[in-house]
Amino acid sequence: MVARELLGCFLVRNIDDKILKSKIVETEAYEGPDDLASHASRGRTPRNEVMFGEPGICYVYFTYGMHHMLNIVTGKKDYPAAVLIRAVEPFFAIENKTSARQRKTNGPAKLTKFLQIDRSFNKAPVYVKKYGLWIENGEKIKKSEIICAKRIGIDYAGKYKDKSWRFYIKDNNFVSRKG
DNA sequence: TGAATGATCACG
DNA sequence: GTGATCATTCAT
Repeated sequence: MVARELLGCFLVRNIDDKILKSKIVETEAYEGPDDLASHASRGRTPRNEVMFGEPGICYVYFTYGMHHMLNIVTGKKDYPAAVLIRAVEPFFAIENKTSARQRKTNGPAKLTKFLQIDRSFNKAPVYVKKYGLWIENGEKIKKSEIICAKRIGIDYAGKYKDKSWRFYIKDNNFVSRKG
């Protein structure tokens, strides 16, 4: 499953030629048209149509009136599946203290705010650097270091809410809180 | 536990 | 057009 493979990969953001490299430490999978937690479960709409397209494309959307979410499309064309990036560990210098540092990127909405990711990145391929946001191969995470858990914030999803499709790196200090 | 806050979607 | 809902966060 791609959600596991993304753990340890680097999410790289280029802001005015400043390279901000972060390691992905927590993800959630949204798998297929039947997954009630996925936006795609209620059919194809203008918002989620990118999930029905080619894999390797960003799906960025705005929710709760204040938060952006970053996903990577993983399913083949016409099969809607994506991975939500829930938390990353910064691999660049941050001016603040360590305690504040860990609070910058340990949640899906926090990391998009910190890395200045918004809907302008929707539909941008993550294997091309020209858009200022891409993914590089990173550390290989051992199976024993990957924790599976239930997904978060999807209580409306019926029997799918208890699927253990959330993955994070064991003992990493940057995974999101509610876990 | 609940407010903030606005895009999105299902109506018709 | 209207109204309900939401892959969250932070403060109470």
